[in-house]
Amino acid sequence: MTQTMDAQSRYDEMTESLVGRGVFITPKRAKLLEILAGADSHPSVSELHAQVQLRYPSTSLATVYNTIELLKECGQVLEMEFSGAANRYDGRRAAPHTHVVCLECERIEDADELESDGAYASIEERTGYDITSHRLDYFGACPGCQTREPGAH
Amino acid sequence: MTQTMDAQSRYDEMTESLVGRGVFITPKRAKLLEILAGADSHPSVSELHAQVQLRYPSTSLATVYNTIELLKECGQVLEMEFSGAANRYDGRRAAPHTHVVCLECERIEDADELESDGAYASIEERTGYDITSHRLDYFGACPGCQTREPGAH
DNA sequence: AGCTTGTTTTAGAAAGATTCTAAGTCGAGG
DNA sequence: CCTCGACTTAGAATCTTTCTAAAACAAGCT
Repeated sequence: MTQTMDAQSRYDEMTESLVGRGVFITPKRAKLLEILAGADSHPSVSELHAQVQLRYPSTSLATVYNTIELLKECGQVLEMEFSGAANRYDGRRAAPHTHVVCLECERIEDADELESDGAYASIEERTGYDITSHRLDYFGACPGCQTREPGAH
Repeated sequence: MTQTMDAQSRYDEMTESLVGRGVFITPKRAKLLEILAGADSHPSVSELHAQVQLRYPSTSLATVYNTIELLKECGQVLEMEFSGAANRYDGRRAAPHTHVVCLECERIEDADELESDGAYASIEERTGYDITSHRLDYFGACPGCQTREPGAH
């Protein structure tokens, strides 16, 4: 069973999850959820902000950060951290999964992988940590960038 | 064969690698390499800076960043990025490997793992990317933090 | 000794992303 | 028409990292 579902189902799931916490789904938030549920590009906050502004030009950055924070608390969005660049978000599959990250153009794509199911248990046993999440990214050059000059964005 | 080696060997390796690039090993840089080669705590830049300053009080942050940049170019240090917090560095094992990260106290420890050797090839075949690196972290609470109140650093 | 050259180092400014703050807006219900 | 609570906003503040221009330094040469 793949964890990828259609945009409508994801939108409904996100909405229910937020409403369940007593959060109101305002028009701006609805638009943001819609974008997150449908995007396969792992957008950054500023990309999301720009998208929402197409429909609601008065939207501030704080609203986007604020709503993403709520989604994170519900486990309804996956955040990928980068220190030099902006964080990237996956609203289609909120559970940790494998990505490939292009170091040239910053494209991020899914790369479904083995994810040996017993990994958490085996690491918990060995380290004593209580594991709640993981991050597994592969870095390199995407097909497009392999044929361009390095450094030429 | 484990890739962990004693501090002296790592120090020598780092030094040779830098000298091979025509870089001078100044006293401040030597001290930094010594700290990196011996630390098992995955220090941040500001921790490294503080350590170097114990011996050379006039050392600036820029020198630490600058030397770490050189080490990264030589593949002699592993950088772990975090958007909210400072980056963390592993000078003992510069090749990607598995860590456990405590979300409470930010402790980072090695967690040697399976790392199916054919993973790069299999992902390259499926995605068309040219994979040069990866990141695999598990997040959770370390033993010490599991017995303390959440949020109580 | 005194130059010369190139690298290293420094303090501070600048850049970016994220978080915080205080005030303003909005809408449902009474 | 009011009230209350949640939401939104602009801007300030914070933090890490990068950049910049000038000063310091070391080694080799005359």
